[in-house]
Amino acid sequence: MSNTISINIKSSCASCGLRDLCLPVGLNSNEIEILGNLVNHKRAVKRGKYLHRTGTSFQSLYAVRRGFFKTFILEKDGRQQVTGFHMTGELIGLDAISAEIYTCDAVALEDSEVCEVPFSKLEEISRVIPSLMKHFHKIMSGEIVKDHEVMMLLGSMKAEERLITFLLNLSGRFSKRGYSSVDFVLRMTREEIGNYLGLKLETVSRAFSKLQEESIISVNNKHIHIHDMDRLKNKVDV
Amino acid sequence: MSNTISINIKSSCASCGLRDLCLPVGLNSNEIEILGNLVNHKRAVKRGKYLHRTGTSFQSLYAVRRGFFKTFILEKDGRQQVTGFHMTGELIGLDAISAEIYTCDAVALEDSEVCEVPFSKLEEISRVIPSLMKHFHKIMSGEIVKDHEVMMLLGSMKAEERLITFLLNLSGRFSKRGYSSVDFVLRMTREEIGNYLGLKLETVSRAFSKLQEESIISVNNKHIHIHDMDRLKNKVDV
DNA sequence: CGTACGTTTGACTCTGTTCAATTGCCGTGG
DNA sequence: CCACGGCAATTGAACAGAGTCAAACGTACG
Repeated sequence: MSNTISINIKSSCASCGLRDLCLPVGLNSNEIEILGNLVNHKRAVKRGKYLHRTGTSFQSLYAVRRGFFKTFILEKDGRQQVTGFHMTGELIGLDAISAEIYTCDAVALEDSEVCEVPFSKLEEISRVIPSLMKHFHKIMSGEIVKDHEVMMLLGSMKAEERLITFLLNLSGRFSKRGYSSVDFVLRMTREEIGNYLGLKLETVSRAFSKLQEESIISVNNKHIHIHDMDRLKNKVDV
Repeated sequence: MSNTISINIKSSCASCGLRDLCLPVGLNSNEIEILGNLVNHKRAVKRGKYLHRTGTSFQSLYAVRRGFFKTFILEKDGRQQVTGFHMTGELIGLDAISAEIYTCDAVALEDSEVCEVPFSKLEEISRVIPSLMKHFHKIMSGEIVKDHEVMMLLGSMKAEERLITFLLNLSGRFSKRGYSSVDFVLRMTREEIGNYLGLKLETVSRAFSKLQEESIISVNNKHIHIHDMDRLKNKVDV
């Protein structure tokens, strides 16, 4: 048994590589054990499939274990707005707590896997694990802060600034997960980027081309390479 | 703070008219009593004064008891983005939980009064009052949903639609508080509206004038009267 | 009661959209 | 393996909506 690779059945969180990004942040090993017992159901979501849809009854949050998601809301007239892109360790479904119904659609942009977190149980155990409650509140609050940043982006930035801000945001999140901050593959289309940024896909494409012209980045379809991070940042004075 | 006036009344929440809008929603009288003992510090904020500023250390949430606030964030280059307008019964400061620092400035747009809610104490008692915890989570989640709606507005609506959506939103909130839904006074300037909606003040003014042309509303400076709610709603197909 | 600020309106400019044509890429099936 | 079809991305040209600049007016606040 000693040199056997153990397959995590019991406490999935304890052995998960995303421990430092996800819900267990700040918990001791005993507490992680308790949380792990609650989060014991995984679910695979193929590229293009829905994790959940608007209007369905809310039971669980989902933590992205592997893959990439987008969430979006719909107007009556069919217009849609991408509200976020979600990568490993991030929680999906926080919007649904309020009315106990999902308020957006969540779609996998590549073959993905999520951990299901039954929300009422999470609330229960967070009563006895204060640090879990605290961390959960911070996650929700962080979501609000993130949304305010998007409001700033949509409300007062020009096309190029929006795209750069978006790239820098992705870059930072990849880096935090151990991937390159200057070399990555976009999982979403130009249209999805544009929708998120309040721009048309052609405008996104033109902005990419311009940054490439200036040799700040190279764009090969979905593959992005950032050559000059400083100049990129200077353009949005970060 | 020097311009703070604190008053101590036993269980302020129990006797507060905002009981059904604010934190105490869904609590029994005993629980309201406990909450009221925690929320015993009121603070007056004169028009134009700051309730809190970006970067200062977070201790408390604030519930608006009387008056009207705006919150906004600042870019390095001085650009600002209004992130919300807040009326009676609404909580200010949810953004600050995440980094334990306020991420925005909050300014009173008229002489106002807030109830201070020490956050760590709120977390403590919410451990023993599950319905308080549940309601607090719903408030935070509702904030996220609201922000997503603003993202939709900023990302895919035209100037007139944005303004109408804004008016309908205010109208509904006034109505919920027992005020007229068709006749109200704006507390903010055209510039503040524009900033919130991602428009210039001139564009806001023109959109108001156009709606008045069409006899859908009348605008007398800050005083708005909605003559034809149906036509107003039809323009954004709600 | 006067002044400073907020608002309205007009004329012009510019950024991003729309429409359209073309190219590039990738998976499927012959 | 290559050819095909369909989707995604790029690029150009014309257009429209909102921004900018400027002037005049109204009001409410001290």
